[in-house]
This record gives sequence, C-alpha cells and structure tokens, in this order.
Amino acid sequence: MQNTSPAAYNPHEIEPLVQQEWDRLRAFEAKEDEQREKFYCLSMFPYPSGHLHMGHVRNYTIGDVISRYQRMTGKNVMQPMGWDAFGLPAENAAIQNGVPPAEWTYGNIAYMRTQLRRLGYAYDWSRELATCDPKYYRWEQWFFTRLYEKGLVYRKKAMVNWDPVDQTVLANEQVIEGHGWRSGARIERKEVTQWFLKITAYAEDLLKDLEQLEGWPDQVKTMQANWIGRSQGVEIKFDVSSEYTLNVFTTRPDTLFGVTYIAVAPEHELAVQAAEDSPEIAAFLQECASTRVSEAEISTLEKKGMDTGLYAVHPMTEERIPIWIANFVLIEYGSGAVMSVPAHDQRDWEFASAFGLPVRPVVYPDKDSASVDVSRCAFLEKGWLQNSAQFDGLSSDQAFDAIARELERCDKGRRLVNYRLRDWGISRQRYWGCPIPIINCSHCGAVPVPDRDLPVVLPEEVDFDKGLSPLQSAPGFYEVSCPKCRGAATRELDTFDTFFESSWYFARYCSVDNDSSMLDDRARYWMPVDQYVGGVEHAVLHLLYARFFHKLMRDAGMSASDEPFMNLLTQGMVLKDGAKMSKSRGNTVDPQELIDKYGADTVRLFVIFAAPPSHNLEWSDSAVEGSYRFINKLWRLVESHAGHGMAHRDGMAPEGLGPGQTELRRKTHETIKRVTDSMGRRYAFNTAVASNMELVNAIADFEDPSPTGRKVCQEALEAVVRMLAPILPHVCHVLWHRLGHEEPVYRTAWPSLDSSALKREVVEMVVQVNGKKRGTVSVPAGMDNNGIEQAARDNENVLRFIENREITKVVVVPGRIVNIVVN
RNA sequence: GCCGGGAUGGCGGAAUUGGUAGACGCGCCGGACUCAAAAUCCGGUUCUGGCAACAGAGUGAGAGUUCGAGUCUCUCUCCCGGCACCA
Repeated sequence: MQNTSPAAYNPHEIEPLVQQEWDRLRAFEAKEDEQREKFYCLSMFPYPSGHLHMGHVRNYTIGDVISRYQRMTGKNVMQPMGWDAFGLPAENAAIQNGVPPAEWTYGNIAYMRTQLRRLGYAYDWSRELATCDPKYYRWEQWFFTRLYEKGLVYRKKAMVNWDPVDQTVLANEQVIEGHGWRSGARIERKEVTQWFLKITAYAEDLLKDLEQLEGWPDQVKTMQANWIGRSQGVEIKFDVSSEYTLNVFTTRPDTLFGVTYIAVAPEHELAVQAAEDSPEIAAFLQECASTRVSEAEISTLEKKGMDTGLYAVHPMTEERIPIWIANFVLIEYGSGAVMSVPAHDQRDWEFASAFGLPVRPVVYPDKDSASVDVSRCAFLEKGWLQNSAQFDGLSSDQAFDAIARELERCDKGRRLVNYRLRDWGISRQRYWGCPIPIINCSHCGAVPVPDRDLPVVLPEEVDFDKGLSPLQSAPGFYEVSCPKCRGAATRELDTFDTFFESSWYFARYCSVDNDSSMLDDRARYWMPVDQYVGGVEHAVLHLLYARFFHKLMRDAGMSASDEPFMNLLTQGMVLKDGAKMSKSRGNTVDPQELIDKYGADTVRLFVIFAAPPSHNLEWSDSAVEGSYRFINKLWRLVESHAGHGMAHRDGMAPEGLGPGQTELRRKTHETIKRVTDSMGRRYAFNTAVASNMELVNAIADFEDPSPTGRKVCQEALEAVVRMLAPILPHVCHVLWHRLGHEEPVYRTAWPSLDSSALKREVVEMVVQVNGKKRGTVSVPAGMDNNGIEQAARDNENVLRFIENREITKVVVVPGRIVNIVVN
C-alpha cells in the first residue's frame, strides 16, 4: 500500500500535522463581519449513537466540501457542529448495560468528536452544543412558556401504543407485528393527555412560503405541500339525536345525495357508546385497538367494519343514514367521521361492497347520460348530477357551490378549508429528554414554570432498575410547590419530543454562549442558513417542524427571515448489497477502519466520487483503493514537478505557446470552468472530481521540460490542487506549499477562468443520416451552416448513405451536429 | 394504502437547454518492469458479426411526440425513502 521513498504520500504523517496547523491558526473560527458576505453552512447534527457510520461521513463531507469551496470564493463561512443528544437509544443502553443515559451519551459524544476531528472537517468547534445540556434546553423551556402565554400550546387526549405488561408507552419502532419488543405482549392503543403545539395555525404560512424556497428540491417542496394537504370543501352536519350532531368534512359536496352510510373511527365516541350495549361491537373495538398508532399500519389493514345500529339524518333528504365503525377511519384526522359515497369514492365502494351497503350514483359522465357504471368500481370523476332533487342537471362544480350555499342557508353546514396537517404532539412519556416546564396544581391547573426557576434540570443520576421512568421514582424532582398558590403540586413528568430540540439548534449555534437570552444580534447576522445538508428521510417531519419553529421565533421578534434554510441538499443513503446499512441487517462498514488504513482524504474522496450527493451510494471496497491510488498519483505528479525547481506561472504570454502547451492550457481552463459550475451551481461533486482526474491525466501525459512548458504545467497543477482542496484538504494543504506558496490553500482564492484559453480554431461535428451517426467532420470554428452542410455531405462514409437518395431536409446545429434526412 | 424518488456496460456512475450513449473510476484481460511480488507504467474492455474499415442492436417493459429521445408525454413493472413516538 505504501512505498518507502522519502517523497511518498503518507496520510498518517501529514494529516495530524495539517490539522495541528489549522488549530494553531484557528482557521475555521467564524467571526461576524458586516463588511463581508456571510455563508452559513450546516449539516444535520448527529444523534450520538456511539460511532460515526458511513451516512454521517457522507453527510459531513458534502457539507465540508461546500463550506471550503465557499470560503475560497471569498465568503465569511460559518460551519458548526453539535449533538442531537436526547433520545430513545440512551434509555435502552441504560436498561441493557446499567449505564446512566447521560454518561452513555457524553461518552459517545467524546468518541464521535475525535472521529469528526480525524476527518478534518472545517468546523468552528467553539460553537459546539449538545441538546441534553441544560444551557441549551433551558431556552426551549423558556420559549415553550412564551408559546403557552400566546395560546399556541394546549392539552388534549391522544393515542399512544401501550404495553400492558411493561406498563409503558412504546414508540412505533418498538412495536413488532403488534407486540411490544421487550415484553412480547399484544399492544393496545390507549388515550393519554398530552401537550400539543398549534402548527395548524401556521398551515397556510408553511404552505405559502414554500414558494420562497427556490433553493429547495422540488420533490421536498411537493412532499411538504402534500403533507400539509390543504383542501377546500364543506363541513356538513348530520344530526344523530336532538342533542348530538356529527360534523363531517367533504371535498365533494356535489355527491351529498349519494351518501349511503357514515363511517366513524373505532375510537369515536359514538363507537364507544355503541359498544356499551353490544359485546360484539366491544370485541371489534378491542381488535381495532391492537394495531400500532401509525397511518401506514392502519391504511394497509384489511377493511373491516361493523354497524353501530345508530342512524344520522341526511341534512337534505332527511333520510336515515346508518352509522358504521370502520377500522380505516383515523380519529386524529378531522372529526374522526366521514360521509361515505360508495358510487363516487373507491374506498367507500370497497367497504360498501364488502358489507352489502347500497351504492347510489348521483354524478354521471355527461349531462344526458342514461346511466353510470358503478358495478365494478366507483366513478371518481366530476360530471353532471342526477338523483339529487333540485340540483339535478348541474355540473359537479356548480353543484359544489349550490349545495354549499343551501347547507349554509339552512345552517346544516359551512364552507371550510381543511388541512391534512395535524397539531404537533410534543409530549413523550420518557426519561431522557427535556422536561416540559409545567407544574400541575390541583387548584391552579397547569402552571408554566416561571423564568426565574428555569431551567428545569433533568436529574442525571438516576436509577433505571425499577422498570418505571426514573422520574416517577424521583420525588425530589417532581414534588414542588405551585408557583401561583404555593400549595403542594407535581411537576409534569413528560419530556419533549426530540424534534423539539432539533427545530431550533441552527439558530442557537449563532449565539451559543449567550446565558441571558435565547438568541441575539449574531443570529441576525448569520441566519438564515445558506446551505443545509442532510438525509432525504427528513424531507417532511424535521424540516417542517424546523420551518414552523423558525416562524414562531420570527413572530417572537428573534429572527428577521421567514424561512430558516435558503438552500437544501438532500443526500441519499449509503447502501450495501442494495439495502440501507444498519446494525440489524449486519451490513455496516465502519468508517474508522478505512480512516485508519487510508487516512481521511481517501475516505472523503471516496464518498464524494462514488455517487452524486442526492443519490443513494452503493458501497464498494475496491473503489476506496481507487481513491487512494488517485491521491498518490497527484502527489507524485506534484513531487516530480516541484523536484525540478519552481516555475512560476505569472507573466505567461499565451501567444507564444506551442500546440501541446496550448492544448494543456485549454484543458486547464476548460476544467476550471466545468468544476466551478459543478461545485458552485450544480453540486455535482462527483463529476467535479472526474474533471480533475482528466486534467491530472493530461498533466501526466504532458512531457515538456522547456521553461514555457513548466509554466503551463505549474498553472495546471496549481489549478488542480486548489480545485481539489475542498475535498482533499490535507494533501492539498501540503501540495500547495510544495508548489511554492506560503499562504495555506484554504485561504487562497478559487482559480479564475481565462476565457481566451478556451478558444478553438477547428471544431469537430457529428454527421447523422436519418438520426444515425455516420461520421464526423472537422470544420473551422465559426463556419456558416452552408459550409458545414457541404463538409458533411462530402464525408466519405456519409456519402454511402445519401447517394442515390432524395435529401428532404438538413438540420445543422453549429458546433454540435448535422442531420441529413433522406427518403 | 397514500405521498415522493429511482432504474443506463461485469460494478459505481457520465451525458448541464431534446443533439456523438457509456466521461471518470472500479473490476477484468493482455503487455512492460521485477528473481518474485507489491507498487507503477502501456494497451484493450456495452453486446453481436468482422483481421479491419465498418455494420446491426442497445439506457427497466410497452406505446407516443420529434429531423433527432437516457432526457418530453401516457401506461405498466420492480426497487428505495416518508407516513406524524427511530433519529
């Protein structure tokens, strides 16, 4: 792997030295400077699970390449790093190994920090933060109490997965085929009172501002828009009894006369009420309650239902409509009840077919259609109404308005904009999280912890042996007096969803050392983030919560911008054997072994070169060897050039160059042009590497010891070393000095393009006959279309295909192609 | 089930605005150097036929638009991500 000559590339020798040099120079500490254009580059911070995995390495290398590139273009760059330190795995480790979560977490952070440093990322470590640090979470507790005052926080009951044996709430991930992962007990859905943030109050804002995000991938914006799911419709009242009315939302009020039943969720109060008198219904509800609280689970269930025996009154026809319980209706969405129109909705149609409920068509494809076929599936399109009393003959769109107006007139409904988005449940029945700063008092109710008592510090010395959450057996923590009445009260024992911490960390990096406020003017300088880099799996949840939280901070006067992340790069996953690398699959590759073997630069080059950032990356051992080989080749090239003394490129006269010199110089500047575009605009870092490899190959083939030749070679090498410096910062740091420069390469300017070097006198063009390539012709640059066409027709091989044929058309695209169309 | 994405040689990928499909790298084959190996260097490498020039086929499947389609449109298959308590 290594040879022993003194000039050989040895990453283990140079990398620590270069890193010491950066530390000595405080190279990457960012200072606010109003005179300079700032660039805030952020990678999604890791959960400190123990070791870096290849996904981290890929994510952070991409972020670092962007940071270092932007620095070379002259921007004032800030790139911080921290730890998303609260979460479930720490509790699992505590249960399994008896190590307190805090100790486990801080130990992991210490190790992973050394791994990140070893990879040479240009982080400003003075801004490092960990979300489990009270200095961090005190501010989210403080902010939560502000939101509480503003009325953006409320409490309601919501479903959780309940393990009846372990007596704990389980995350969706901890439910394996309907059973608790530890106890194996059949899980139950259970209602628990929890805290919610009114993200729905910002639904319109979150949707509308997607338009501002020109630097986000369309796919992510589409997913967010669909997740928010704005729909216009009508909320309709179906009376069940004199004192009870069901409100159902529909986007198709034109199908109102086709309603043949109402479906409610198994948790709906009407279902629960019906179960009281019917053991069969009670058994059905129990069955429904043994599935996970996840939409994926519920929507893939076999459609099941049961008649409640209750009826609702149709608001127009006053017909009695049966009320059914359906296992696919979500209690969390809307009112947990839907009006069912089997003739015009496929899911309703399937349910009606399974349970023998009537199918009543009311929308027909044409104004005078005699019939519409709903015997095999529902008719989903809009059309013209029949069987709809006074609305017969109207189009679906006309009927939407007419029926909505009539419902509003007789107070049986109202037009409504509905969102699929649900309020954000932030309570977790967990220990290792940020305590929710609320005190529950029997007199005063829920009372926010006053500012003077913040932070509410999570006790870190705890006992995990007793099964319950350690907080429940820590009276010293939860026995408090009420801030209002001074009476005995208890602390809220739930902690925040960990998405809470990750929804504002990007802002806190700017003001990380401020002990007197959450954010300050420095956040106004750095925010918004110019480039955010992270896994595509966060396209909806994390990125939506962060956008929401940022708007909350904006509305609290802490931020000037509407959106937190100007540009977003969603990176693909690292796969092996076609599957995501994970412990459970046993297909992980430990990046540490690679770093130990090849050094940081090789690992960085591999993850950058193997695939474009947004694609999944298929792991390959041999490709790593290739990266190492390339660095060696570059090293040898610079060594052998510099070994013959310095050759400065300054003052070179492009006029006096020979053909080979002109060619290399053109290649150099073509590469600068392409790589600059790949790095700065396209984020196609893999092809930036490929272009540099081509130039390196051209330099290696260029053997010209003349003084002019050495100048051309020096220019080419300087360009390559600077263009690769963001990807290979250690080796390029050394090679840049070797090429005779004092200033460290990370501080030098990105190479600039000399357009005059790109000029060509002759261009090669492809000649097609009927769209098939039949030859190439070389023509002088700037030749007119007639000249090009003539040259194409004269081509020997082309002649074979156009002789004795009638030419019907000739397409000439100068500089590219000639297509001769013959009969 | 719903939402989003993907599919190109033996492999990872390239083709930027509809204009030479396979850049660059890996692997493999052959050669040079070497006692030998490693490293390095040179040549070849989509498939089929041909000594070659060249010809035919070819970007998951099927249709369509176009002088020209990997790229645009429609239908389908398979794979991946997300689905609100994994982070």
